[in-house]
Amino acid sequence: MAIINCMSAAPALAPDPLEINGDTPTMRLFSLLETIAAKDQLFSLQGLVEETGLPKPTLHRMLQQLEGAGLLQRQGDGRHYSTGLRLRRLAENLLLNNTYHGAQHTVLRHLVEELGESCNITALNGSEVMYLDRVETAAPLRFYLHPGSRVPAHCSASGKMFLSQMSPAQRRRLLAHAPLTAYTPKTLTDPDLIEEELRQVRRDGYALDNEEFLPGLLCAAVLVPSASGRSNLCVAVQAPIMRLRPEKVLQMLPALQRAAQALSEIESEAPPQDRSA
Amino acid sequence: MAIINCMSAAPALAPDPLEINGDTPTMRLFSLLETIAAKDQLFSLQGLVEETGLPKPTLHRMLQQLEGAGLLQRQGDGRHYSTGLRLRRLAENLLLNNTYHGAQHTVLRHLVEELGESCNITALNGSEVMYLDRVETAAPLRFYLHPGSRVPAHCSASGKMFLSQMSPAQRRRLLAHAPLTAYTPKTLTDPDLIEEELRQVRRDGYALDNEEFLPGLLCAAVLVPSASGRSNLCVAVQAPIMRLRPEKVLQMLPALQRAAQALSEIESEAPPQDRSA
DNA sequence: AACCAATATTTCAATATTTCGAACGAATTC
DNA sequence: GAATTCGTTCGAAATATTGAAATATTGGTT
Repeated sequence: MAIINCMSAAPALAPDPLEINGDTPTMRLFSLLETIAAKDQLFSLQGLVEETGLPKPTLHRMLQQLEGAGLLQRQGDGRHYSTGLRLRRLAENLLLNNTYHGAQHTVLRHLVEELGESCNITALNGSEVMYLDRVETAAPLRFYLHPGSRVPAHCSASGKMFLSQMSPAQRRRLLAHAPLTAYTPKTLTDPDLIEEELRQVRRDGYALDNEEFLPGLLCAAVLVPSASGRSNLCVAVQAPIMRLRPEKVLQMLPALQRAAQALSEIESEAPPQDRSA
Repeated sequence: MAIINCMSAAPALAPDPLEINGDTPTMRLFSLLETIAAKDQLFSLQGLVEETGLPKPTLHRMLQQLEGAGLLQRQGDGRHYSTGLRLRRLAENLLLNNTYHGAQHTVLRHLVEELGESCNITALNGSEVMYLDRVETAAPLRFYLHPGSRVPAHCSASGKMFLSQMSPAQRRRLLAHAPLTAYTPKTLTDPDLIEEELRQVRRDGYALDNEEFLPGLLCAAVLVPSASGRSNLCVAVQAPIMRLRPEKVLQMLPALQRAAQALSEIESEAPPQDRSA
């Protein structure tokens, strides 16, 4: 079972076995587009064959499809491709309309500036907590957990926040799906102890993860308030325990709450689509 | 003087017959992404069903696939989606890597030659302005800002251009929660003053940054016109104020506009369509 | 002009995926 | 608590993808 399930592939390995992953043809094509987007030069069919290891006819068909759709453009010589108008439009539009995440990120950045430690925005995804966005501290010693990572709910601060506001039935259902692995000696794995902890969390309005997932990592989370009562967004601060003692993290709570409030406002300002008929 | 006044209001409510075209499943998915990229709001399955006319199970599967791949993110309430990290990364990479070679860079180089000062191409990314490409002046005194770096929107010439063409709601989302830091004594931090400035920018078709971000740095930007009305590309010139007085920068506007026009033409230079069924 | 090597393209049958009507579930509203 | 709305699952038919092998094109060399 995966401990940290990172969905964004780390390019890292330059050599050759560049993976075009994806379980569906469509996702394979997207992977290809990502490979292409990472290039700052023109590319040819043969070049991609060598880089990706895909069979040439397959790649040929993919490129043909992309070109036909205007996503890629063939250069004058007929052998080299570059990104097409349509793809660039998509990218431009996407970033231009991304005001929602832009605002979110701003709040997060501001929070990190204020606290001096890495912070992230999390959401519950299935039975795991997913990092939606993250801003790193400037301090040299830090945990590197990038956006897209997932961590178990029962031993993360955000996870506890989410669990604490659920009905007992929901909570049971969710915890039943996830084995209560003991990642460190401090991980709570006894359902009764977890229940007790959650009661406390509910009372206090914040949750801690005191080295329960990664040794040396302390983390505090609060919910982003939501109009509907139940929220599925958290803001959290996390830092090495050598720098952030549990006492000190309590002093950060007001700032966290303020950020949560700001995020909540952003949320409610991005009305979920017009209810037209 | 040529005034480029790109001021298109929100795309209104698309009645219904929005087409998700494409001859292959992949292209249908891609069309869907384009629909999504054009939104600045969260969206739901049902909303997309109404907007696109696709059968609900089909759309459900598509969204599921995209979410699973990290291209979309589900919001806390579980019913709304937004763009995912992976998609935003793709867009960012695409724009960053695209300009560095080829015709756009050439235009930029010519512009620098003509003006004698450093110029760059920028795009809005989230709440910040991102430098896509840059050509330095030969003069020894210069600011070093390399491609990929980011600057705040509210105190940069390009940022003002982008803000000026947004709907009030979008603009508020970006500015309301931003710290509006005063980087220099000249930085505008009062929302009302910024609004006033943006009105002026909209009227004039260009924006200035007169030492609002870095002391001693003067900068002017114009939009690269786009067929869609709203553009996510700017060309800007920047120089030390000792060399470039505000009066002199006005004389550079025609050249900037010409460059913007040239970039626009490159941008829309569509490949010969080979349509065959 | 003929040759060669490198690259691009087509073919096609096996395999895998997509499609969407219909039915079911979950949550919310009245 | 019935009605409504939206999300989700099922599954058989329709459709698309895959990649080895074969063929075509290109550019360079003798």
